[in-house]
Amino acid sequence: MDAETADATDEYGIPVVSAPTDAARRKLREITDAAAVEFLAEGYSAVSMDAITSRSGVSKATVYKHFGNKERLFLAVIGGIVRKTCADLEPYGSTVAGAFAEASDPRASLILLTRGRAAFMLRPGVMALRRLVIGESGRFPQLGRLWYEATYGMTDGPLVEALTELGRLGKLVVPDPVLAGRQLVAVTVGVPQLEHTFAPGAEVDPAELTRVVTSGVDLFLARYAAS
Amino acid sequence: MDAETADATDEYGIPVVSAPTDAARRKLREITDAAAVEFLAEGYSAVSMDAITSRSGVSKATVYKHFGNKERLFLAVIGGIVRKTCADLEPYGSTVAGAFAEASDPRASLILLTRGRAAFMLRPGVMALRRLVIGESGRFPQLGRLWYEATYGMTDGPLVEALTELGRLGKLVVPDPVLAGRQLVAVTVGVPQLEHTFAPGAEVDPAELTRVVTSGVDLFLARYAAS
DNA sequence: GTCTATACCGCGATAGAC
DNA sequence: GTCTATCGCGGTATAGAC
Repeated sequence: MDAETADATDEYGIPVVSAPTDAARRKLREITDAAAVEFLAEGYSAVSMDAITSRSGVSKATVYKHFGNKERLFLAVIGGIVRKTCADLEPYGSTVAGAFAEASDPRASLILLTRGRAAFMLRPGVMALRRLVIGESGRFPQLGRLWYEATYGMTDGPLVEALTELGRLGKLVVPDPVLAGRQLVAVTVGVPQLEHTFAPGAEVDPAELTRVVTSGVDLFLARYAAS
Repeated sequence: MDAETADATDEYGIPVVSAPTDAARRKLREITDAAAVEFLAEGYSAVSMDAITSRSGVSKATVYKHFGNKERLFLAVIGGIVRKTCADLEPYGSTVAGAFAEASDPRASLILLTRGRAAFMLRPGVMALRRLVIGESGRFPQLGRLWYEATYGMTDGPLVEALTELGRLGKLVVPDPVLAGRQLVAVTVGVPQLEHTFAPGAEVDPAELTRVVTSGVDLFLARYAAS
């Protein structure tokens, strides 16, 4: 059913023999891919190991050899996706935040930063992951902590540093940079996110998103911009 | 096992015979109470009908007589709680919002309004309900719509009217009252809510809540207060 | 390492006595 | 209306061949 038969050849007739490790890794990848689809769509409890095995084409015994039980499989797969998602979000944290501290136009930089962050967070896959983490945060508190740390906890990191730096440069007056960072995220990303949290599959209108984010940044600057 | 035996008497020796309807209603109430506890703690799929019957003390057949199947039971119970919760939230929408439009001190009124709303939304039971609705919004989209309409959709209602009215009175300058309402909620209620969404059981510090809400209202007024 | 086959249990839902 | 007892299925997890 896959290309791993003993007599497989390439276009020159040369036998194609993957290293055993490669085959195992491919199977493993197919398991995690199938599990991700199922868990993201149905949640933890509603997904059966049968559903994952039949989607992945791998036998149930193999899945258990690799992951031990359902909880470990769930944590490995979803935890991995959370880490990956957070890594993809990173550019909208440190990089841009660090850059805008030196930019001549803080307003434009803030809009660029939060607009990109919002568009990323509103992507259907990211929203589905977020819903899953929230729904399972009772059973898997680790995931809730990890998600919060890597997404909003960022406001305790580079963004706060950037706001503090802008304060030193005299462009902003920010008495509490941590709180200000949270407010900035809430009033830009948070506004459209709130609606989409309860409406799976809703479309994101780019123009409307720009409008909301711009208004949020202006709201932020009306309070914190230096006179 | 309950007080519904045929020879039950009160303190005068007079037989206590509840109307059949009352007994049925009590059983029904015990079913919904047990189901609520289980569903709120475990989610939809992880809860078995056996768990609900054993917690309620009512037999499984009776549960099925009343509710037909598990999905209907879930929707009836959780939908009822959502409606009840939204009704309890109502005072922080229309009543206070209507009052603060005429108040001499909009800032104090806004703080009172959003502070009460935040404290309500952060109550553990409300947060647990919110997590459940989010987690099951794929399977039960009705609940997601109902929750959003009754909580944040409120910003399209009395709050927006109040903001508009304050605009007419010359106390605020609000070009887009709907967006402004969402921003007000996001920058007050939304800030602490975001943290607690991913940390079930976390405590709410009243002083910190007041500080965050007050700062949020000031942020809001810095942009929208009439010069 | 991976498969087929299966053990064992708990699930949602129902039948029929009372 | 409510119970006890049970059906049939699908759940997680494992044993043993290859």
